[in-house]
Amino acid sequence: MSLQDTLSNQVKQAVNKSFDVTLETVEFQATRKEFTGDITVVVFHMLRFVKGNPVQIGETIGNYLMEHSKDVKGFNVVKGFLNIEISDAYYVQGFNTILKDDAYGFVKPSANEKAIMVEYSSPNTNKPLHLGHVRNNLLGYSVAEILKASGKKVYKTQIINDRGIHICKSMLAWERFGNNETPESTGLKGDKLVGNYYVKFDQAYKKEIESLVEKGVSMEEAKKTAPILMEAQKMLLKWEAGDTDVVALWKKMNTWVYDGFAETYKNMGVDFDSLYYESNTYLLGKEFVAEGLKKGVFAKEADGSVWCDLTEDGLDKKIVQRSDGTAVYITQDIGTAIQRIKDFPDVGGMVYTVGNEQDYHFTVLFLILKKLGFDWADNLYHLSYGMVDLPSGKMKSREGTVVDADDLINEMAATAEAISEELGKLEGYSEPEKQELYKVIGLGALKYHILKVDPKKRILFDPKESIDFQGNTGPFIQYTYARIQSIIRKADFDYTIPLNADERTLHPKEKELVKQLELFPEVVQNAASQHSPALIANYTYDLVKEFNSFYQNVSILGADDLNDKIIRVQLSNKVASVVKQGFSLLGIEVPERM
RNA sequence: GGCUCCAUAGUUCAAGGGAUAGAACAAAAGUUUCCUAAACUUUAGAUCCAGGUUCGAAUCCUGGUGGAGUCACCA
Repeated sequence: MSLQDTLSNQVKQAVNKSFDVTLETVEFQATRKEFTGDITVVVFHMLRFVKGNPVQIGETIGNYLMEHSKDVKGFNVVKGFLNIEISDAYYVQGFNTILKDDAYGFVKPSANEKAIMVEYSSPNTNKPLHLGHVRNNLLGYSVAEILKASGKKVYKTQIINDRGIHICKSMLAWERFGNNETPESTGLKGDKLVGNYYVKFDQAYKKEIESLVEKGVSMEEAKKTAPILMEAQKMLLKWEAGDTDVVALWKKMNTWVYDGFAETYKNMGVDFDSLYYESNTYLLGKEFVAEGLKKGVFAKEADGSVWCDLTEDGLDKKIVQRSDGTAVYITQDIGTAIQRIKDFPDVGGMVYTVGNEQDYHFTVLFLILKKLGFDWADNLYHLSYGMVDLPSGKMKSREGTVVDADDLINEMAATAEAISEELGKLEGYSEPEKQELYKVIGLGALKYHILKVDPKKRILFDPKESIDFQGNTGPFIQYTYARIQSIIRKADFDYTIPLNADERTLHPKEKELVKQLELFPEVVQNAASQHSPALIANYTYDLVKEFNSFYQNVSILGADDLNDKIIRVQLSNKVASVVKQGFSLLGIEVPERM
């Protein structure tokens, strides 16, 4: 039982005995630094139930706690705040418990609880991953890890949009301008190669529109009737009809793209437990459109199109199948969701990591699934995040203003290298070791920078200036971790001996550290319930700041007393291990030296 | 125009309805015989506006202002 729970019960008892009132909850907060005390009970909060002067109520409770709780050493009341001082023995004992727990803060999944499926990335197969995908991937991966740490079984997945006109555009351009280029013949990553043809298609398309307009065709008409576009549409029809050549080319080019993506994912450090392809699930979606029609969830219009009327729920009517019988975007999403539950019967809920421009789409999707009668439809969550904009404005792939994911990762490593060289760090390391470290540091900077921000908020990303290595950044935290490892390497005494709680009073800085460490499990749970890696990031930073202050103010290895040395090394070590665990939830590695 | 999201120091981010709104970067000043100075310490600086609810509001409600997104038989 945590201190807070214990105190909570005792405060309730105090109120019950003294005022004959039964409290349901007691409100706690950390005591502000300018007051003495370790934990604070907000008396204001109980004024609704307990009549009287808040200060007197506080005094009464305080006195009761002094008598009845061995952990309470003292108290003071300021306005409606009851500040409680906790005994040193409690801290030492509490810390000894934390120390023994190797997976501190992490909860083992319970067998009977339903699993959660987390979807993220979900790229189109016609162009490489860019900065927007980076935020998506980092968020999705991190939320999956956080959910795992909070005790859930988690499956990571993605839906690959491998079907549609956009792929045909790249295919057509490759056939026409490709000269049989392959990733092997050009040395290009497969996704880059295919992306180049997407651009080439667009250039040719624009040229054709121009010449049509010159001939007097209206712009609108020209956009629709440009020969190259019509040919791409013809190709899509052939694909849907299963034309052998088209399907073979489609498979070949998709394979290139997947190879390229795999490399980028590996570099980013994200992975998936299962993959879904749109080309496999859209048909199932259509089956359930038929099912919904039977149930009366959907209705067919005269032209054959199928709609879901959501006006009673305050939304619009939504089309779920075209008049020609083909699937739309949402049809496929319905199918994919159902397919996933079929494949993984232990899944009881899903998290969709998709940008906030699709907020409306997901409210509609979730509502439709609920109307179709699936019990798991109540446990769907759209992990919606803001766009990543550049100082120059929005990223547009056709205008060449995208920040490529691979380039970005490489640049980060290069920046890390430049800064490390300048500071003269890492002397005596082999070149491969250095390169590996630069990558870890560069990625740490990038990931932390993106994840520390509330997902809902839009990020303005300046590739040149956005990445710092000082202050509230990944490298700063990595650096602290590395420094602690250095302390441990130099400790030439047995620091694993647990100290006797009654024999030691704590230095204020030590106490602060223990307090900060004790918060970690709660932070993990909050981050999981709010789907927010930012909570973990900011907590880790606070912990590291607390440590740095401690490091600067007390001597660790140079302390006179052996007991002091032992507990201080233990504290440092635990800080490092919590940092490591916290960062593992963000997908960031921590180096032993830097 | 309807709906959704956002608005906090010069800048980038914090703040479960609670005390004097916290950090970092940038600016100014200081700290290395000692465990990694990518550090630490100090100074200066902010809740878009107007109402309301509350003992108490950056936070909740209403109305503005500014920005973004969305309102396709696109995905």
